[in-house]
Amino acid sequence: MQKTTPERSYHHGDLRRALVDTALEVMREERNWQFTLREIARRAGVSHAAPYKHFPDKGALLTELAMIGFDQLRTALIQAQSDAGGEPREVLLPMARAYVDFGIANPALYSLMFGAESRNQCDVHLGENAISVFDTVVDVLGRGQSDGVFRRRPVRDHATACWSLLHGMTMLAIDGLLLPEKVGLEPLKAAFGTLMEGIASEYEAAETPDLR
Amino acid sequence: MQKTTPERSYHHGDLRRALVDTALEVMREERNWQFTLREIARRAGVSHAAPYKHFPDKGALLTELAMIGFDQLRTALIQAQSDAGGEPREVLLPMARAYVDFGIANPALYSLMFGAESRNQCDVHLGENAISVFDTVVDVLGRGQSDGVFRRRPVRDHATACWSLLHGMTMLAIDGLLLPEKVGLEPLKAAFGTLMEGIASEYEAAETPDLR
DNA sequence: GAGCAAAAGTAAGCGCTGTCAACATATGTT
DNA sequence: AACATATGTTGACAGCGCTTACTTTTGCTC
Repeated sequence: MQKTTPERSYHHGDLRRALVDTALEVMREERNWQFTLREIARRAGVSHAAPYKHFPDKGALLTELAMIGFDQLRTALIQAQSDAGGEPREVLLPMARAYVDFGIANPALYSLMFGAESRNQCDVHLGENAISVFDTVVDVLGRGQSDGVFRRRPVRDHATACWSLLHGMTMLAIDGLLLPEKVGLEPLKAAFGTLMEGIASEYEAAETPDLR
Repeated sequence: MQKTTPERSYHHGDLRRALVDTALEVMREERNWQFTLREIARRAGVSHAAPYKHFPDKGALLTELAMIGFDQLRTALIQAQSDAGGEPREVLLPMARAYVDFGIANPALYSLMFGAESRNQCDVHLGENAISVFDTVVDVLGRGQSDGVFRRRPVRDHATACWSLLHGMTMLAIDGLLLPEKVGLEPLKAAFGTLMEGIASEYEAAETPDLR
């Protein structure tokens, strides 16, 4: 979609939203790009100082981007959960896939959301959003234990294992360290299979459904 | 140790090593610090252009730091393996702990070693070092399968799960997202326990030895 | 419609960064 | 001693984050 117009009045009209949208677009499309506020302003067609009328500093814009990222991740997880039905054992892999796929599709945004380096210049409350992902996993695992389909081990132990593995896999994928010749073509399915053998009660080694 | 001397001749004598040592020190001791070459030069007591006589650019110094980090991580893993004896089942948790402890003790260095953002400005061969960690895990798991103490599943599936979980846990710890009230005081032991139930054959739920 | 305040732009500046070029100083070799 | 090389320094450039002062537009009140 072509957004550039030959002329723009002195007042942009909706610069705040334009800065956010432009930033999301650049973060998604330009890999290996070092985020700079001046570049965002340039692409939005305003001077380098204009953003400071809408955001106190660079960190405030980054915080907004991260919050949007958490919203999108939450939506993806809920959608995966809803698509897979209510059975905890059937829901974990689709949710795991939604999580990793989100990170792979939005590498810069994902790193912004979970990385302390970027969170140093953001609102500290982002940590709460990051940790709410953990709570989502605890939820599903807890229901699985109630149903008797997951092993009776402290649910947070299972959840810690789940989140660590998913976060690690996402970061490794983003950083280009999951080479097919080393980890195969379906590393998430493979690794998650190993983990599920440690989580599920009397777990069958049968192929789990691939909802890709 | 006080390194500052009141006077230094025009020729430093060993500036390359001083820059590397200074950078490692700053990365380890100053959390939340944004790495700048000028700051390293200042602390080494030379002008901002002096490093360019020893490193073509900033990325070259970062590459050297990452290589040192991989050497240190490799040493820590070998040490843990050697301390725990040769039995694969007894060696995984100590190695896992050595891995995560290394990351927690060297957060900036660890992020440099494994993060693509920093590796963009480094030598691309760093990826080989990163992936050699995976090979280490494959080794131990392979021996465990030969011994019959690990489940007969493609060893790289187990290794992918192991590395992902360890990398994820290290990154989450570095980024301050492993809150004790959420994951307990021993998240590695807990999460690794869950994973080991999916890896080990007829895994006992008994406490694994804590070599801390 | 006039007058005013506020919002939201711009231009310019400051201090920091990475990197380069030219020059200065020390070292090693013949 | 002369020369080449290594290794420092100084100064400059372009870009960054952020601030200040100014300009333009908008919204509100009378």
